Amino acid sequence: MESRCENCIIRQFNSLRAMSKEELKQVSDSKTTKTVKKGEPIFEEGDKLNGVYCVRNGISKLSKLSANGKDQIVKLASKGEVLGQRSVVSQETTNLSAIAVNDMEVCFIPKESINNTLQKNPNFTLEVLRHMAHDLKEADDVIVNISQKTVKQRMAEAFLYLQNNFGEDADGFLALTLSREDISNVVGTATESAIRIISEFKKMGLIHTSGKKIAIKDERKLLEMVEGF
Amino acid sequence: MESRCENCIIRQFNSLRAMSKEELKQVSDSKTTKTVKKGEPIFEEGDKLNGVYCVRNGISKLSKLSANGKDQIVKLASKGEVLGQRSVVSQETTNLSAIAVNDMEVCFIPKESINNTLQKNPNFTLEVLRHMAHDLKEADDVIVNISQKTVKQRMAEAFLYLQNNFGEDADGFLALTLSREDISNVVGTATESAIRIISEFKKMGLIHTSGKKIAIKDERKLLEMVEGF
DNA sequence: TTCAAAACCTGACATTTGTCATAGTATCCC
DNA sequence: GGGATACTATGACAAATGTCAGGTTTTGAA
Repeated sequence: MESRCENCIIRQFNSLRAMSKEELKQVSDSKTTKTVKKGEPIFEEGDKLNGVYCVRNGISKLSKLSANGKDQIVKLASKGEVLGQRSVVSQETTNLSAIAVNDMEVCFIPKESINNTLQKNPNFTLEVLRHMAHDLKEADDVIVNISQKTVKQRMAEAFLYLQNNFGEDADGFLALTLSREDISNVVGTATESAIRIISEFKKMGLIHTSGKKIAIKDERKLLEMVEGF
Repeated sequence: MESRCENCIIRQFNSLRAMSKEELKQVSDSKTTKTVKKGEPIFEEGDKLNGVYCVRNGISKLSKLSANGKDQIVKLASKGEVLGQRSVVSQETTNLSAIAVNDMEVCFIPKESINNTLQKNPNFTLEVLRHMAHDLKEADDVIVNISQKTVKQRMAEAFLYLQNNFGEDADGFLALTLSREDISNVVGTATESAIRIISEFKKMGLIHTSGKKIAIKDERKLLEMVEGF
């Protein structure tokens, strides 16, 4: 189960690819691998992180608790993504919780290895910077979406997002199955509203469902809905 | 009016302080200063930026146009902030427009100077990274606020934000005077709703106004309102 | 397998928020 | 200084969304 970072395919997807052989070796020697069961936290809002987590398998939701007790899911992270980077870089406690949506396998990399490389290898730092720039752009998009689109439009968008980013299973259902509550927390609405809109989309023939699994039937109409008819 | 970056106080507030003497000299030699009148754009959504803009004076709103034709203001930038960093770093077109809220003076720094330093000076890169990490955290907070708080709560929060970040003038009015429309675009609501809530806050004795100027009368109650009573 | 807990779903209703219409007020430019 | 233009303000109404309450179904653990 333990393996060397140097040989890890996952690395190709994230900033770690900019590390030198020696740096990778050091990371590999200091990393630990652990499994996280569905529903369990990798870390929680307010934690002081001693390193970052590289996702090898499974999906994690990054969320933030609001005053009224509801979670807002800010991002869904899958294979290859590095969690906790922001916190380690800025040396602050995390502003987000990371909770496993399904069973996960993650590598913990102590912050010393990261900070060391950040100070010495400009290519690595630049790579991390580019990733963060990308995340920031996405966050801006989310802000505009939430504030300017209706719940119905955001629901449609969420389904398309899930399809584009996590694909479909053999039967055409979205490969990532979220609870209705999680869906509502991605979209930023009440669970009941999310459920109601799912029903409505079914009646309109845009999607169909089987248990909590959802399949997209009419992608074009969903797209039109996102744009506002 | 033109002056050397090496002597510029503004620099102390942003990532440029991590530059070496030689790098600063190069920046200073290649930079140009320009004034931007109230309401004019520094750059617009979709532009390909050839450099970054360092704010010397005035305030700029960073906004994004939504499908329904309304702007969402994502950030207000003042003296010392560097605009366009994200875009230059990720080598993509900007996702935001920067428009002057009042008369401004900005320095344009060609991207070559920046990229050059990014590749050679890890301290500078790390400094930029830290700034971006901070912006990302703020963006996450905005997402949660917009999706979980009522318009009234967000309005209260906006006034407190304006007070904390831009201060008050001699008469106790918020130093940064925004139009009602700009306020509604910060909060993410209809202009009419923003105006209505301003009227309501006045009746409740939380604020008072004079023309478009707004003064906070009862900070504590505003804070309670943000938290949800 | 069974039973309790959790998740899903729907209806009824209240509240919030947006939209449209219209009028007053400030501001800018000639 | 005056008129066009943009901004502020308010009412009336419709639409969107949240809340509460009650059911049904699914899930998971004993």
